[in-house]
Amino acid sequence: MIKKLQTEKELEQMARFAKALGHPIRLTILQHLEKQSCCFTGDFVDILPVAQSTVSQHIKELKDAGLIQGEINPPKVKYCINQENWDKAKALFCDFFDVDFTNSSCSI
Amino acid sequence: MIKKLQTEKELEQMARFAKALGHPIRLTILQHLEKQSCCFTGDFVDILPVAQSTVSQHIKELKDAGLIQGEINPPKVKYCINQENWDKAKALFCDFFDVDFTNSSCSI
DNA sequence: ATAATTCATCGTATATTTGCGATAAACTAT
DNA sequence: ATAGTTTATCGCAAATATACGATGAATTAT
Repeated sequence: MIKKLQTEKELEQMARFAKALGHPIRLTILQHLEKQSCCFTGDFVDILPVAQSTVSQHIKELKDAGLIQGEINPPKVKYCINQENWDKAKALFCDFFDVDFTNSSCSI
Repeated sequence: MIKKLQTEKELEQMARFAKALGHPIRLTILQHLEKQSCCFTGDFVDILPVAQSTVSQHIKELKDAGLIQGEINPPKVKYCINQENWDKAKALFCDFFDVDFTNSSCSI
């Protein structure tokens, strides 16, 4: 397998993803979304040991990084993984770590 | 393939790694170390568009995160990937993204 | 209409990150 | 000894991140 070099743009995109992944609370949120398709903000507030406003802020950062997306479902908001960017992130990290992900298991 | 859930400790370790990866300069440094076994600090200073002290600081962060290690080679310092922790990071990210890395290409 | 629920945003405080120039430390070469 | 090379660290400034309580916005239930 030939290691594919990442361009500067790709490294910047990956850094943005990595930064978003760089906090335990945000990783926990993502892990829950990976397990069970979608969650409401309140679900995370129940689990996480921080205030509701703090959870909301972490959600916002994941949303800004493009890793999740929200769907308003009054009075709740349902969050899901943004599959397109999630796959992009997966590809960037796999490239970076020199992992062949083309044959990896598909979650569908 | 069954998705392996990551423990809180693992998520914290992964967050520390991700945080270290969350800057383009640090990704560039790591990519260079991946390509060519080892580098001196000066090699990075030549490439990167920031001051020497800034490069040194980014190197320190990668070292603190355990992703690289330095070997004093007076008056220079030679840096290499810390393979043990690199593999640990690779495993954590692959688990997180649900990628099967057990059969991935080995760089040796 | 009023109250309750859910969530984002604001304002604030504190901590961390980022970047720089200047300086110090360690060693080599002259 | 003196000067040069390489790198880390210090001190500083500015920006960003983290966390909280309070408040506001949107909607549902009474």
